[in-house]
Amino acid sequence: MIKDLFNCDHIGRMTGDKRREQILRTAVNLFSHRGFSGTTTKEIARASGVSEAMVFRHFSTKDALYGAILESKKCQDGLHQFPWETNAELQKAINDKNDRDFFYHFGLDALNNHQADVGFMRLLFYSALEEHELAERFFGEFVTQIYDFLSHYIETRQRDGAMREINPRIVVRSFLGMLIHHSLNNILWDKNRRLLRITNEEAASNFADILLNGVLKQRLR
Amino acid sequence: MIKDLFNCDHIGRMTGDKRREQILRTAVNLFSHRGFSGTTTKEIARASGVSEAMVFRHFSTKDALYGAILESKKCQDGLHQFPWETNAELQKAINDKNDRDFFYHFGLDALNNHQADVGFMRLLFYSALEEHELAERFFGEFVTQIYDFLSHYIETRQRDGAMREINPRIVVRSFLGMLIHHSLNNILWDKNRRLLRITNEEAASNFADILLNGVLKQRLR
DNA sequence: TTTGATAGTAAGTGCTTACTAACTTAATGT
DNA sequence: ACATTAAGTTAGTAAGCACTTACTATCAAA
Repeated sequence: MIKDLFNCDHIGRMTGDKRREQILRTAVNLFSHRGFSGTTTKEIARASGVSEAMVFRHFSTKDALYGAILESKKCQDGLHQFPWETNAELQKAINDKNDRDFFYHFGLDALNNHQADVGFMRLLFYSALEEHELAERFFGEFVTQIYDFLSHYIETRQRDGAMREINPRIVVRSFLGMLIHHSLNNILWDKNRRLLRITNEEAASNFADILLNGVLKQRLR
Repeated sequence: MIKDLFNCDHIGRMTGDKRREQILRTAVNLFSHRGFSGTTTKEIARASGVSEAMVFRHFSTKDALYGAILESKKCQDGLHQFPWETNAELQKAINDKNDRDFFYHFGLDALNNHQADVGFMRLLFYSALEEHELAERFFGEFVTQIYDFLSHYIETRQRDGAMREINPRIVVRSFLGMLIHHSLNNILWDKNRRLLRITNEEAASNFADILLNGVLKQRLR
């Protein structure tokens, strides 16, 4: 069949599902760079190589297309796959109660994920500003569980006598702050790494170290 | 004069300058909530209590209005007033080489400023996503100097033998990460403080403490 | 080879957008 | 009192927007 030779994306006709997927990918890319209201359906159509009418055959409204992005993301690379469910090194660190490894691997996992899906990160940020439900759902479902998990780990280590008494959620906020702010710098503000150019491994290692040990040579008091 | 009795904002006629300022304020508010392309000139006019034509009498284009916001911000509450130039407690901490006070007052100053101008913060994030020059200029002029200043302080304290050897810029990124991410949470993702509800004083104090001492009871190695 | 379904398009629809021209109203100095 | 200036409006314009209608091209099974 001729179709088998030309089933790459840019050839004339596609199956419905393939085209739908392609429009979705194109839309993520455009929305993530120009925002929802900054992107026109005409642009999405053009970039997808079809007429505007085809976009509306697959997605009833522009809003529906925006919503479909979330759903597809949920299925494919899993917003709901938490690092402690998949990352073997992190699991080992938990069992060993190795705090350094725990925060290092948690951090590295997060930084790598941010880097791997810059488009989605931007989209999430846009939708947070626009107060779209996409952001609210993500933070309500995903971030809450991250906080709970990390807080629980810290509480455990406090009961073990390994960590000092301090509101675990403030510790979580500090560490996530380092990670997310670092990614945000790389994605948004300092794309060419003028302020700081380090690998994710270096970053995760240093952040874990600072969180656990601080920067002073000798403790205060 | 009657004008003196009614020089409040919502009365019929204004001087050119006053009206200009008012439109500017209104625009900041709208742009910061809906973004540039999400805000219409009609909305800005309506919210300012004038006709659309008046908006275009004061600002030749919508883009020019957006640009004028930056300029006005620069003058009034000074993007270029750095905390170490104005904050007496911070200056004292620098002279005393009191690290705790230094990071505490720097952090508190930042958090208070973020809280005081949520609209501008949102605008800055929007323009970063939209890759508008507003963001580029802010980060190029302001953030760079923040990094330089904090890095220099840390280097000094390392030479004093008070802080351990670690890339000062990573320390800066860590601390600014805590601060900015905390503000971002309060402004964007967790407005009703479900994840964490603390005062700016508590936050600054804990962040400074974690940065300097870490969370472990005893140092590793 | 026909047929029914589906991928695709061209050319609109009515409405909204940024922006303008031509005019009116109010304050002010002489 | 009156001319001048500046603040304000009304009623547009052309282009762009999300979305639709009415049509054609392609494919695969009967």
